[in-house]
Amino acid sequence: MNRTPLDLIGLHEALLQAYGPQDWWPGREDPFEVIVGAILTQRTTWTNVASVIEALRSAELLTFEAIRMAEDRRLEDLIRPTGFFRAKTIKLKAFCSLLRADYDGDLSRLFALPLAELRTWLLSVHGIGDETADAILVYAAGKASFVIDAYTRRLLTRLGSIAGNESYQWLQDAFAEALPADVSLFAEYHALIVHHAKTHCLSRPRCDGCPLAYSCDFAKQGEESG
DNA sequence: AACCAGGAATGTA
DNA sequence: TACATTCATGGT
Repeated sequence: MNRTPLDLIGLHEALLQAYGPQDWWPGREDPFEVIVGAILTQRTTWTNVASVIEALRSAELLTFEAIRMAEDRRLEDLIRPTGFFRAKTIKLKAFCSLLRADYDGDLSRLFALPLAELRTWLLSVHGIGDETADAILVYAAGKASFVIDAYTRRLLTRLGSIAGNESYQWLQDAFAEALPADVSLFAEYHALIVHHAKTHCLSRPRCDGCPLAYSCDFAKQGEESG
């Protein structure tokens, strides 16, 4: 099948035209809160995470020291609505413990690292993989590291621009080469992709009035295998 | 009532 | 490297 060219600049323009600026990630003022949210939102809806964040705030558990010292059971009960609550308790504590061990709990010292080293450090934390690391880099640390998620892959696949089985690195490199390394741009672009996915057809078999120039009439099966 | 949600770790071949 | 399994609640 012939593929439409991978025009990542044009795609951003189309999304921005359709939806406008997103000003994403509520609570971005507090980097630590963003990190907690990034871990909790793994494979879960943001609405569940948002309520849990408020519960943690009320419990005064939105600092690395408080989470590090908290009883597992207490933390588990508070974050239960986000699912995988035992695993996520371990993940949150792993981050807080390593942050204290390596940087005395000082996020600004951690964020002072060059992008590549900071990303490597994040990936060394149990529970932080590629996507969570990049979300933290963009929305908490202010570094231009493009977030690739399932929506991004699905959208480009449906546009017919990629096969769908490309590696995370390959996709991230494609964005990095096509776009200027601008944090705000990366933050907005990823937000637009997620917004498009949630309001249109990336989570449905088809939809009407899709603002993007591709047909929403497709079969769910076979889309990922090119 | 199956199916999915702003993934990652672990184990197997 | 590539694929399967586990983790688990809440909304549709």
